[in-house]
Amino acid sequence: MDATFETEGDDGVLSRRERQLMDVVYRVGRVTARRVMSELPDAPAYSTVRTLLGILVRKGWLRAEREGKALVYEAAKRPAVAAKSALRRVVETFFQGSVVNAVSGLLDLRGRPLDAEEVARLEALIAETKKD
Amino acid sequence: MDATFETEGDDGVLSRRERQLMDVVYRVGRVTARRVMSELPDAPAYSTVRTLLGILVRKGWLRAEREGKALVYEAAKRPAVAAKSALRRVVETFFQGSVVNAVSGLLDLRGRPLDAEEVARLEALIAETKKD
DNA sequence: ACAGACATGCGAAAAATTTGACAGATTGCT
DNA sequence: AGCAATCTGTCAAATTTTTCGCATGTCTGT
Repeated sequence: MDATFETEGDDGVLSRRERQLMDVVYRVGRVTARRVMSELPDAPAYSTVRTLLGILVRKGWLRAEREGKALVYEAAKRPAVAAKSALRRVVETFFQGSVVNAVSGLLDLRGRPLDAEEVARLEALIAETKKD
Repeated sequence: MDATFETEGDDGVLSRRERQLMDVVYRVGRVTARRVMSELPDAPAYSTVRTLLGILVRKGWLRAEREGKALVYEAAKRPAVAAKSALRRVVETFFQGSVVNAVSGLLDLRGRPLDAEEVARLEALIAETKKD
């Protein structure tokens, strides 16, 4: 029915650097080349970052927009969609497709127990999926 | 104080194909080169897969073990650890580090509501983290 | 013991990624 | 307007990844 209009050659799988950049974009939101570079632990040259950003745009992962002197980039797909697909991959790969198992893994992630508010939110979420 | 004894040149970040192979290994468990190849949607030649597998071993991501005629590979790090780190990345990147938000995303993933048993398991998990 | 089927190890070509430099634009300031 | 600072675009070189063929080794069944 509804389909996310895939504009073009959208390589399903990104290269190492490309993924690294995309992660920054997803984490930070709107970014300039400069910002991306500063966010990278093992940043390459400024030129390089710009080239990569350009590639990502051409591949349809990013959208660029002029803002004053510089270009500002942001994810082309809504972050929620990207998040979903990232989660899906993790669930498939590590949890045999079981969402519940994945939740378990997620909860294990934190050292400390959940505080009251967090528990409440979780309960609410569960309740919601039930009546959905 | 305590540090995970990094044996050696363990490149923190894998290349595109390398990650693809590791995903198969994590998903399937113990694999032969043949099996990995059959599991890849866009599989390259058998030789290629073997080469990559070899590289992954040299980099410390896989452990190879002779079994009859063939070598059988499996993840060097316990899958649980790898799962944890994969989850952590997703949480950091897409959910601002909020585990609860991530759980929410996870639950959104499934079209249908949770069945009774799943709900029960989730409740149990929550209860557990509370008293932990 | 021999043939057939399938595995491994190695090495090097082919393809893709990553990098940096250079030549204009554009903006802000004096 | 003129100058300095900062950006973008493009392109070819350097480096890594990815690919596959070939020689050789190991089982299995006859």
